[in-house]
Amino acid sequence: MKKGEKRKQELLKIAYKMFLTKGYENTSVDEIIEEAGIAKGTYYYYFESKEQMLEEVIEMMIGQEAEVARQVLNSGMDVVQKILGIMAAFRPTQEETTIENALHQQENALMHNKVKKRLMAAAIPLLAEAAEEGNRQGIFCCDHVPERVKLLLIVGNELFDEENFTESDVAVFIDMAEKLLGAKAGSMDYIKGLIGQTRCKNGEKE
Amino acid sequence: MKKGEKRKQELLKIAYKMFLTKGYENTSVDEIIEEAGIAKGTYYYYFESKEQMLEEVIEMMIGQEAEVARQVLNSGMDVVQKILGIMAAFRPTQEETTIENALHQQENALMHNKVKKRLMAAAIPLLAEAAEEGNRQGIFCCDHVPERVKLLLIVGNELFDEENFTESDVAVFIDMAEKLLGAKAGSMDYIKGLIGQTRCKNGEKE
DNA sequence: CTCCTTTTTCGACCATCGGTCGATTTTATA
DNA sequence: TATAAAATCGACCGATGGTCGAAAAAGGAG
Repeated sequence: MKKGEKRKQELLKIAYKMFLTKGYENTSVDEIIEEAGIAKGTYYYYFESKEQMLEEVIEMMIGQEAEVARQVLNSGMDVVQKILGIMAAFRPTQEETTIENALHQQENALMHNKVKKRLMAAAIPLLAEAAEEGNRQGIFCCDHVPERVKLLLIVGNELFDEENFTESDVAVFIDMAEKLLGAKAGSMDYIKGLIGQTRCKNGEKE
Repeated sequence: MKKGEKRKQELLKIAYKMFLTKGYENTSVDEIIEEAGIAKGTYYYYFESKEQMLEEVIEMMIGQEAEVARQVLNSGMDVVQKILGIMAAFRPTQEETTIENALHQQENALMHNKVKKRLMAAAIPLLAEAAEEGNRQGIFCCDHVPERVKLLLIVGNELFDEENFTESDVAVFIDMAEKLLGAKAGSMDYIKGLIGQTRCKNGEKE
């Protein structure tokens, strides 16, 4: 038989997929164990509770993304590319932006919040380090780098994961990022590209 | 007997208190009807579902706060006082910052999100109007006022409703607010007072 | 191989929760 | 007073997360 850890990883992967496609709240333990072909007792042999399992799933997700981001940081790219790369690494994948998942976002608030929190903790230090590098190169000019990065991440998360943002929002966000980091006006327009990947309700027409 | 609307208001008030003290998810319909001394059928005579009731509770909360805020806006105060007054009106009251509530914040994500969303919709136009006034008086100098106010509210909400913020966070936030609105550096330090009301984990000495 | 311990698996069972529904009582109305 | 409408009741339901004691596998030790 599977030797414990293997089975746990298998269960995590199954739950990961189901949580992403159907949402955490809408995925029952019964469904998970049915998909895995195990009994309930087995499930609770590996996990204390459904919520604790969610935490492990998130840890797994973010851990992988953080690894990619760290490689970017330690690469030879220039600062702008590093920042873009790190942000891309933590970007929700296409799977995660399924219609299903987007629609049930509201009732999926618990998972959404936990992911956000964990993602912030992982992304801030990496982006801060990249920003420090930018500081040294004169691209940015500011103190309290981690705090500033934190603010940017908060706004980015909150503003762009819904579909309720306009082009004006994006423009103001970039303006804010530049001023917050002490960058030259217009020098961070490249952020537009990152956001543009998601569907964006145009402020003017529609 | 009570004539319908009265009873509904009574139920809303009871639920309001329980949601604040115990959290939405941790308050069962059974507990509400026990507190109110009615049967389950009566409850569902007035509300389609527990979640729909939550929406009405929130509407009630925000509605009252918005009324106060609007009075401030239409008063003769100067701009700074108006801004402070409006923000104070939408501030969580002491009841809402109970230990109980703060601790269960995570598992209370659904209610928390809905409140945030509704609060934003109510507060943005009022604060934007005040900011426009500041623009006219030369205190601020910026375009896209509603968008900028929106960003500030997002950050303020996300940053200060947890207890994980430091003095540096506050300083950077104020710096950002000034730059975002085009205010003179240091001219918005008065915001510190508002935030100081909440307990704040000091960045340096724990 | 045998005996014993440990790990893993099983599934019946449970309490709680949000919600339904037909019956019944109360209130308003003509 | 008869009748319709509004309001109340509580037994009941299906789904859900979680428990528990027993049984099967796996792993040595002699």
